[in-house]
Amino acid sequence: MRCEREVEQMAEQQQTLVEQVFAQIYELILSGDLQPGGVVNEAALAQRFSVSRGPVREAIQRFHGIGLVTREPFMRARVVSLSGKDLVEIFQLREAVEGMACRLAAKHMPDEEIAELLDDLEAAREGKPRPAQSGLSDSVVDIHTRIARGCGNSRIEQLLTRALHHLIRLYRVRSRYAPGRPKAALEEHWRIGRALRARDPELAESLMRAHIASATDTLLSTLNGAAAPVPATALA
Amino acid sequence: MRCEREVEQMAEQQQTLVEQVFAQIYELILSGDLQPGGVVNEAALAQRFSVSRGPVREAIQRFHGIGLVTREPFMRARVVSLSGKDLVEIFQLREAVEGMACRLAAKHMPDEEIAELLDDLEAAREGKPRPAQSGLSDSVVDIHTRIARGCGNSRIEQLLTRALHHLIRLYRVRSRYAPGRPKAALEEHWRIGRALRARDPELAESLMRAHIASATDTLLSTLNGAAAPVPATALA
DNA sequence: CACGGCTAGATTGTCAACACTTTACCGAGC
DNA sequence: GCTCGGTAAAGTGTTGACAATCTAGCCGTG
Repeated sequence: MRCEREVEQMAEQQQTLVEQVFAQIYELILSGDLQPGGVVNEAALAQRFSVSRGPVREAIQRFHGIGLVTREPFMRARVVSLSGKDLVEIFQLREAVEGMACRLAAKHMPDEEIAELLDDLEAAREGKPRPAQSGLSDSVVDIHTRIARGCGNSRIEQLLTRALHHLIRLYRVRSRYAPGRPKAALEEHWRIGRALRARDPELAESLMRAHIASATDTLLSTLNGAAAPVPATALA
Repeated sequence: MRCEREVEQMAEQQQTLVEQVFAQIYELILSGDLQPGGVVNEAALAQRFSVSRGPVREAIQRFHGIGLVTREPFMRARVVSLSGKDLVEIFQLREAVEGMACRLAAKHMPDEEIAELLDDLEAAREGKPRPAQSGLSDSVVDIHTRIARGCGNSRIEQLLTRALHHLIRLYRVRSRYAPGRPKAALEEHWRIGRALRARDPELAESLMRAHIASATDTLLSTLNGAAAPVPATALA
């Protein structure tokens, strides 16, 4: 009987159920279907995915390890709920780690990747004043992601693109809410790119740190503006 | 039938089996009973702990989330094996994060904790030239741990005292192998402590970063000396 | 009407059996 | 003697059932 399902889902199969369930639960969390602070019901998820509770439980334990859900004996597991303080803490950590990533990238990132990066920045700067509602545009996110990937340190890359990225994606606190911020961010990215091209690790690091510190300031004022932690419903 | 066991183990009970198994496996890993790169056999562990495979599997998934074991479909799970490159990567990450922790500690750590720290450093400096074989002495480890705890950023604290600490404990690459290194480390710690007392975030951060960078150098030369990755059997 | 105990339902924790995959061993054929 | 295929054993993946625990609603008592 499992064979049949395996056949019909062959496309996305070949990995274990735990993997799939893990990925699907992750989607649910990101989409806001499972809200931060909300309970994670094993049986419900198992039924939803047409699997038994075993794989679901294992996937939840993995989320526990990653730090995306909390869990106490016999209490329901809950998606982590980030307070304003948590967000600030995460941004402080990012400042340190992305700064280091940028330093390393200035040393190790291949020339062509840096050139590509600068090209895209150039395009974003003039060619496409993208629609306001797109928030942190793809290419802008790309800068940070690409630097993380290009730093040559897989641990740092993992931390930035996985652990922290996961958490931040929970709350799409978009700096764009602050008027004028996107333009400033673009300018800061541009400077960072030039520091990379100049192969100046010190400068690249300090620029990135300043960039994130200023994003933190924006975040803080946004939080103070709407005292409550940014609701996940704003995701949609 | 489970009741009986629960009663007889009441002392350490009250938590779930997954919890216990997780802790016990962690002990096995640290003690070297489960060597880095070694396979993690579910059935064997289950039998060893007198539980079924369910809790063992869930615990392993949590270790996967933490990053202490790797796992591929139908292949055996393995304890992560750190190469020299991995260690360097971890130290680079530490440099960034502990630097930031130190900066924050200079701002937020309570006066009395800093005073205590300096007292202990003083004691370690003169009073107790501790036996060479003790390696990174407790109080020395304490400096880093205490700063991590005192930085007021729980994410950073968790990362340093949990995730990275776990990994580093796998391989007790002791800087003391390099002659003269402990003394230098003590001096560096001392300077860091003074920077904390002076409430100078910039200085504290840069001193900590230099401290770890120099530990990285030591690590590198140690690795080059014994080309092979430090065997876990050295733990004992 | 407020309060505390009790019962029923929902949810989590654990287990043992079964299905599937990999691995290692062994004999046949070249 | 060596390689290739097949088969048995070991190990992992998944499931459904049962036990333990928590939760919420109900009822009687003060």
